[in-house]
Amino acid sequence: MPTTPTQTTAGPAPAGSARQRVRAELVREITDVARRHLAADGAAALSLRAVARDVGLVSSAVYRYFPSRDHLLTALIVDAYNALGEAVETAEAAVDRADVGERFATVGRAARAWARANPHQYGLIYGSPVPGYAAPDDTVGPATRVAFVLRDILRDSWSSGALRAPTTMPRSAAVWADLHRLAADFFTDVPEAVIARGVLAWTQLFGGINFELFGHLHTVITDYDAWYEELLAEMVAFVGLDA
Amino acid sequence: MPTTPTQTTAGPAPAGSARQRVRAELVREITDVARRHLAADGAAALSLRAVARDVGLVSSAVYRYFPSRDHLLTALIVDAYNALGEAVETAEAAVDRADVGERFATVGRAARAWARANPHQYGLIYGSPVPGYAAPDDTVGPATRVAFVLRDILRDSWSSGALRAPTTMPRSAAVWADLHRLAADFFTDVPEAVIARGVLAWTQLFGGINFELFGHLHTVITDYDAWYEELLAEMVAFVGLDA
DNA sequence: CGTCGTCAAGAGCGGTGCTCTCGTTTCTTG
DNA sequence: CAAGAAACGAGAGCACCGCTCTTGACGACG
Repeated sequence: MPTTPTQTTAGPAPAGSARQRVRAELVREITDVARRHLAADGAAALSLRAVARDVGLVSSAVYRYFPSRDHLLTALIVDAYNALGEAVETAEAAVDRADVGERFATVGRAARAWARANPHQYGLIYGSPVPGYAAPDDTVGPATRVAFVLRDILRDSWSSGALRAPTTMPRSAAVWADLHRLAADFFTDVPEAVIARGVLAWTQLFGGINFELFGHLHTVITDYDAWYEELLAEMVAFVGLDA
Repeated sequence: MPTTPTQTTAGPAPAGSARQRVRAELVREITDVARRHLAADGAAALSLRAVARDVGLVSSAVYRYFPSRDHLLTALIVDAYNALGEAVETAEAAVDRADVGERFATVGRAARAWARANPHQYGLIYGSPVPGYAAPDDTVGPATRVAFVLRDILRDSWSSGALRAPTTMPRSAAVWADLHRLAADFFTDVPEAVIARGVLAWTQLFGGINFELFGHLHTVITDYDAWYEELLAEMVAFVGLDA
């Protein structure tokens, strides 16, 4: 197939002609308005026509910048991943490097705080995939930012000796193989058992946010703040980061 | 307000006049077709008009049975909760009562198997709430079935002495108060620390399913079956049910 | 027998995603 | 510098959506 005439995200030249600058500006404005609509009414109610009206365009004109509603939604997904990633990264960076347990807990706190402040954007990335899903490649990079912060904490704490190795070991060869590949590709010298518990703690961090935000703890927990602190303390101990 | 003329789920009389029987039958047929559409195309693509066409009705006739598309969707949510609950209950009931660890793991396995077999229905209940959510009261009963199975396992294993009490304790008075209320209302004599770990394991069971089904483990885990077994083994030990 | 409630159907409203055409503006290239 | 190419915004239009209202037929019940 020929090169698509309508570029989705950025023009071919970095910041070239005047036309490309105004184009990039309009793409940004459309995404901004769409992000506001998403935050206000949720992904299901996001209407390309309504966004176009707010921008001051007719609906068909938006198709010069986003080939479909799903592409616009994908841009918002990338947007949300980056916003969450940045919130987590800046929060974690402010913590004493040596206090690895606090660094880990801070990641969870920042993720939960962002999720509560932006529930619709959070639901877009950690809820059910909206249409027929099939996440494009653009999303994988931003999607991994939080996981990479957690990885760095585990790596730092292992190399500094601040991490207690768990007593349990991977129970099957298949799991061990996956963890071994992760150890080789992303971790350095971190034991497979530590990585296993790290992945479990990672899913628990977001599983807890999901359960709270989606109402599954409704009749169970009343003080969500205190409960999430409990969850964090348990997970810090679970991965072996408690002092 | 007066009693709504169009009943949503069932007629006022149990199985009364002929008219009410054919009405209940039609309600069932509409939900059946809607469930098939949901399973095939997802909740976002569920169209009341398309369902009506498949049933052999005109779209406006469906409004005699469901006052809005959201009410039809709510019926499907209750449906999904009951299907998942029944799958979990029957699977758990087939396990030796004394083998509490296996009973716990079986709950997780059955939930995951059902979720993988019915991803759209699972996403409907454990993904992001679809429209403006506000889950009606009809849903709370079916929604608690899985949690109650887990509760029974914890209660049985504690009373039989098969459960190791965790060494950690709730870290704040607020959490302790919530757990104490749960202990009084739903558990009997089970320590608060055990309940805390039970709730954490519960969210981990579904958090793991969410991460797998929604693609967050894409570049992390390749053998999902083996990984979930690892998760189950860790959680069984975490709540103190390992032999 | 007549009345009244229930029912399916149809027309219609405003909204949606998306496509195509048309006239204009801007950039590029000879 | 001028001609052609590319990009652009606007508009009309298609098929579909949820939902409302009205109409006429049917059956139960006094």
